[in-house]
Amino acid sequence: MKKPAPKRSSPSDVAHVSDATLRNFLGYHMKRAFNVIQSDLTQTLKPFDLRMLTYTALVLIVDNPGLRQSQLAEAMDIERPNLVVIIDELERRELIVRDRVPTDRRAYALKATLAGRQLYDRAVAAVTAHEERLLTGLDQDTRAIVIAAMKIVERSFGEG
Amino acid sequence: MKKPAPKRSSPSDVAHVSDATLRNFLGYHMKRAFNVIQSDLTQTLKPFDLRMLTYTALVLIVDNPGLRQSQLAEAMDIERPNLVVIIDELERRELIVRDRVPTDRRAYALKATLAGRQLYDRAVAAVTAHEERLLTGLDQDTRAIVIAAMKIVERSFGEG
DNA sequence: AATCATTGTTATACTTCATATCTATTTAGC
DNA sequence: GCTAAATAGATATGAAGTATAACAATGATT
Repeated sequence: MKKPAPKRSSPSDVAHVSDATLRNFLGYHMKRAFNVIQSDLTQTLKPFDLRMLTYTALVLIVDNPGLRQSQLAEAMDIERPNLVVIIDELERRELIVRDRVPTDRRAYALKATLAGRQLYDRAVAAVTAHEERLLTGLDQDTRAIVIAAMKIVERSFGEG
Repeated sequence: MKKPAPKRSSPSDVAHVSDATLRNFLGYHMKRAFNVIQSDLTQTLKPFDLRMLTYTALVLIVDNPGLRQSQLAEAMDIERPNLVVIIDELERRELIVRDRVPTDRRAYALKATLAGRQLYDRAVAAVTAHEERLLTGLDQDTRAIVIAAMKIVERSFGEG
């Protein structure tokens, strides 16, 4: 999150730092673009008292009732210990419940409450609007190409 | 950074967690793809004892000799206090020096040493190879479209 | 039954990132 | 010129994200 307003008087006295070398890398462009998205997303989720991780967890639980914590951690690509505090928070706010799994008393079946599903609805709508706002400069073809490219990079995991 | 090897016996018993809602968002695809890139980049930089931030700082200092710390912090989109430790590390390893600016005794002019420039050469080559490895599935047209899209998103900062 | 694996948890540590505050300078206002 | 405000860098501190080790309870394997 950057400062709300830069204190430069005019665009002309902006420091002319060359990042030409880094601009050769797609990863650099992705990081800078994602920083913008994440900043805006954080602001978008703030009214709902959600962070990116609690939002992601809530969405996945609503969409996959009965999910185990270990499955959710794997889906979110985080370690199990780190998920515990996220689930703790969602449970404390009564957005989800930890139901015991009868067939495996070690595990919890995660389910959203009515309040959780209602917050989900509002948050997903807000994030949809946030994306529409940030991506107005990209036509549908471009968005499709970018998404396809991201999937290819994502699946290139473990090769090489 | 994920586990080196999943302990699933076969792809068929992978948990079938639906992230269909999140897949509607380009930001979600970007985050997942960038996680893969960042993991691989971290491994790529490890032999040089560099992290993404120290690598970025080194590249910008080599490319912009005489840079001030505040300019570098702004270019890297981080706060000045956080840059201090990064510069400390690069200076301690004698990859850069903090020269005093004669016209402004508050500021430092950052410059790379010979060792810094040599490490830069090797690290940039390694990162170039890392990108080529991860992006083999993307043809040049696609890469250009993605980069242009990232620039548009990056510049959409502050609108709305 | 004994061993091993898994689920969730606690404790811990490291990295990133943000803020407030301090100093020493420099710049601006009077 | 002299005081006040702004700036450069540094220190201290805290929140958040991420990773590992180790544990208790339970389940699976042999």
